[in-house]
Amino acid sequence: VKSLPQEFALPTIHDVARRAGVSATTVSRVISNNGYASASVRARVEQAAEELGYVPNGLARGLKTRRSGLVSLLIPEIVNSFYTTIVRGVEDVANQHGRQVIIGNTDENVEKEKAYVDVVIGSRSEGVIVAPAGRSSRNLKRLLDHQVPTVLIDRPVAGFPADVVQGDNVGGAIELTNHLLALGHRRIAFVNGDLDTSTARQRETGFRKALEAAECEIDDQLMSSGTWFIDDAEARVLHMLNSNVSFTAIFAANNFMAIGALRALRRSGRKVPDDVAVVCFDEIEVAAEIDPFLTVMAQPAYRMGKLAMQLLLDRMEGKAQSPPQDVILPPRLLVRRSCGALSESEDRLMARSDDVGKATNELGRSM
Amino acid sequence: VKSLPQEFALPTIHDVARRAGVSATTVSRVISNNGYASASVRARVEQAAEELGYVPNGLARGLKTRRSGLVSLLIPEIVNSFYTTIVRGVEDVANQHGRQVIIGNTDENVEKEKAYVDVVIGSRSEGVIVAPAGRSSRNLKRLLDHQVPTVLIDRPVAGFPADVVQGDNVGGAIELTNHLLALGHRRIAFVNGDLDTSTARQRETGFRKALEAAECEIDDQLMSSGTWFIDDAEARVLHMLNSNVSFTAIFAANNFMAIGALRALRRSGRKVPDDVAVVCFDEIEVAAEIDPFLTVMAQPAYRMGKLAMQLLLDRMEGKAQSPPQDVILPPRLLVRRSCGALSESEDRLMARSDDVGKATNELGRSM
DNA sequence: CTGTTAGCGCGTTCAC
DNA sequence: GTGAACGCGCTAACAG
Repeated sequence: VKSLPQEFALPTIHDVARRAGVSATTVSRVISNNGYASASVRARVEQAAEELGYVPNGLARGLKTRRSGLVSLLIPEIVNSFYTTIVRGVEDVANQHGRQVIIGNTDENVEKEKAYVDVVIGSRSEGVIVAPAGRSSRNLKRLLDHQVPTVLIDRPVAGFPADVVQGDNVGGAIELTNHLLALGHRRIAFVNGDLDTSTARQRETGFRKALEAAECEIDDQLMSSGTWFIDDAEARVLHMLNSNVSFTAIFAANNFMAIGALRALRRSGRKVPDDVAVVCFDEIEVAAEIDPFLTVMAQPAYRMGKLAMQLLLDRMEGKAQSPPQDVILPPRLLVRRSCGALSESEDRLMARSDDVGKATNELGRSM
Repeated sequence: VKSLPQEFALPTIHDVARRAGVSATTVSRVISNNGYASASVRARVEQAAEELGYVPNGLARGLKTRRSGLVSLLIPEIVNSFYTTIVRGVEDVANQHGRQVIIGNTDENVEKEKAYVDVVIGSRSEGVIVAPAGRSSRNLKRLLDHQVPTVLIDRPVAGFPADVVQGDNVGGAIELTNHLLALGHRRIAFVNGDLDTSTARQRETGFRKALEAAECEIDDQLMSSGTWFIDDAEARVLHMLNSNVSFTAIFAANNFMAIGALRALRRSGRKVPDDVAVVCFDEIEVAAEIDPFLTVMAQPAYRMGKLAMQLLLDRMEGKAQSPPQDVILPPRLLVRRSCGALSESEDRLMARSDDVGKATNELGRSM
């Protein structure tokens, strides 16, 4: 040891080569397991690499091979378990295929999304799965321009040529609305998210269709939309409660909207479901575990993530030259207490049924 | 246009240079906003870049500058809101400082963690925040060897020289246990996670201390540990229920253990808190919103994430040459129904108190 | 203020 | 089987 190097440098392929008494080329062949190398040389190189704690420089490697080994996933809300469950599905498949996942939380913000799109391109991610925020077609177009294989998840964008994995939002909303109608509700408030997102529009479409089919009047005062944030939904429901519109049920366009609605109802002293029934799209697994209260239209989030990654891999590897696929997965109605259909005691039984089990086990450790 | 290029290539700095009629160096200076450039040249370059849809190649840039602009975050369980809330804190601070975050979900698996450590090193991440899985000191040592600035979060590792941001697990466990003792419980089952993680050991220490101080006998049959997974906790609690050990309360070492415990109690027909009281470490925000049921020792996860990232930035920028800091944040007891201290009606009041509000607002959109 | 030169660490020719 | 030379795209020196 000469002296403590002030400028610390990570070992490179040359350091390994010197130590093993071979050329850098040979080290490269051994490390990336590509090309010939005698057993003895191979062993010497591997030992030298081990001793030096050598880890290939992904930047240099990617620069040369044009394959970064990275895949990006852009989601709008990382604290929402619907998206984190998707993350797990994506990650499981990606890792099985030797890819690492960069997760970008766009926060429902088109500007943040734009920044992440630059990261995707700049990092030379080999592909990207996006649940688009707002009207982000401009951001998506950039991905297209840069030939980044793209799969849309949860939120399709009209006219954008990419594989899509989404839930049946129209059908699910119809079924959920029909459920409320069957329970006798005629004045149902619809608490929607951002109308710039396709899911918001689709779920509202389903809601309206169901009401029309039932010849139930649609009161525009009962329709509200805004952002997908809890606080916003809470404020809107509070506003409705304080005005003189009456309603006996709330259809929340997603799980977070439902939480906002419940908060507002609680703050104004209303009881659920006695005073107001509440249902929503998307499951909240942990909450259902603690108390199966909320009646939801649960989507197979884990499966959606897996499917999206599989489609992406096909595109990345050029297998699929076919036109974009649109995979639509059916949601499942989980009837619990908040809609007023079940009493607490009935619910106890419900909790033990495999409905709940399946919904959560989907997350399971097994593939 | 000559012909459709079969080999599509992204525009490089040279393409921009040619189009703007300047040298590549000048383009570099304009793009990275570093060095002189006349206004007219600057404008020409910016326009050319815009027209070409040029995005700098992060790989090449990082290779040259040795600064990838990336920071990694390794967490053990991405569906647990405790960790996703940490993610938000880390991300908010990192983005403010122009860094992007790579999230790795280690799944409580030392092997997966090892793979991600290689990604951290290989991607030349400028720093890393880790909530270590199991006894992962070997993995951490690799980070040390490679001079990657590291901050430990939630789970310190004895003897590892790095900044730590953690909760006061011993103190929190004592307080939570005392709460149960004050309610008259003497036979409390302790459902722990993986004893290889520091939090498990610290929380058990607090639990034992509190019992000793109260001169309450510790029955080893009431102590259980295993993995941090819901299913495992469920199985262990079921096992206890089916054996002939009696207990009137369960202290779950984290929120997931509590969910497992609740599942087991429900499956065996026990009522909470009437038959068995349940408390745990860590909040489940969304569940508390829907129904403030679970009595928890809530940790300031968002603040923990922010703090960890701030400490990491200090290290990365070489500001802090001081010895490693150990930041310990106090948790807060949120008394709700599952411990039996409150009736449902009292709880309604509770729900409106700012305890809950603060715990969730911490997540708020405001910085 | 701008251009020329060199090299970051790796994989890929092409020789031997 | 193995090594020497070259270049991926970018920026840090150094000139001018």
